[in-house]
Amino acid sequence: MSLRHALLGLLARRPSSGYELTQMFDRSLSTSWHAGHSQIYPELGKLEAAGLIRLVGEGARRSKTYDITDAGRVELRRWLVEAEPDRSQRSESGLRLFLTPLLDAADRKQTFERDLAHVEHELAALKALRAVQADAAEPEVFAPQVELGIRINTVLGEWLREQISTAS
Amino acid sequence: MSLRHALLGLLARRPSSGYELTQMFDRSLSTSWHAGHSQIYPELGKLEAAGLIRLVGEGARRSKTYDITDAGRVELRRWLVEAEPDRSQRSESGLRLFLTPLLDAADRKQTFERDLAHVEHELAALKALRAVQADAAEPEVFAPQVELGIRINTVLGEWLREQISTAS
DNA sequence: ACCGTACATGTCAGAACTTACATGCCAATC
DNA sequence: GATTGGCATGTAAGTTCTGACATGTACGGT
Repeated sequence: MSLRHALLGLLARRPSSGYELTQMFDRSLSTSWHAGHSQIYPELGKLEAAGLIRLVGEGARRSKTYDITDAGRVELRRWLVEAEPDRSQRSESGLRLFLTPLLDAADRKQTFERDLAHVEHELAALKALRAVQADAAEPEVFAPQVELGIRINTVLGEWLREQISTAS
Repeated sequence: MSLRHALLGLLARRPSSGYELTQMFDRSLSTSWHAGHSQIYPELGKLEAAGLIRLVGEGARRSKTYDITDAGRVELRRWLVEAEPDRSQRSESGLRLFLTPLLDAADRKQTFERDLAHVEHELAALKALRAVQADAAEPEVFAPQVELGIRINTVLGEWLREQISTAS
């Protein structure tokens, strides 16, 4: 049921169309949850039918903008505060990292370098985002989350560099 | 196809039964990939039919022990080194962290404290594992992975503590 | 001898998710 | 005025995953 709550959460930030939500999943949420448009559009229909969101406008190119309802806000809060979190994860990258000791030194080094390139790319994007937020007039409530992303990618990068130099 | 490769990877470490594999998913792999026994047993059947693993013995209580084959090892290496990683993640905890700014201060503090308790529990388990590994006669190839887990949980714990004290 | 628990494997219906197909709108460029 | 590309929504078939049901085995305690 996480997709449902991810959509409610995004709509609680600001009213959006399915297309915009799809982009948010790709951009901001890709390190936490993933969903394609073919999953999002039907789910929006179900959420509307359940009264948790409502259609607030139709724009150009048949776009439909939804907003969260009061019932939706109640459900979102209930889920965030009262529901027992499911701590299980699905991360192919994590699985790969777990299995790298099975590779020989050359292959291991190669995959670590590939991962390091990706981590550095992420880190640069997050730092750019932090810089934009620092210049913004309004304080950005999601700044701590960006900071956490920077810290986690930093330790990951350090670890990868250690592995690369150790794997002689 | 990650389940397939997760199973190949675990069997490359040592021959195991489906039951043992299910436990490894719960214990060592829960922060990377999750799978229940109802998914594992059918997948083992498919892997055997594909010649990537083979039945090497039947033990007490009708248990069946599988081992990876040479073809399986080739496929595992191909996937780890040559296949383009899917960097997308599914982490309900990450999603919750991303959405906490939507809560009021009291609710936010409560959920951060719940998360902190979990992180400290994880950290204690990983440190205990590191201590056991340090005492072991043979060097443990998975020690760096344990170290990475400790570091990530450490920064997560620090971040959570900051959020709790800041959220006045 | 009986009971509870951990061991051990399996199936199945339904939900979630992916990939591909399908359609149409609007703006810019050629 | 034709084409291209990004905007925008939708459906459908097939795969993966979950949760419940189902069955039987060995061991330790009482």
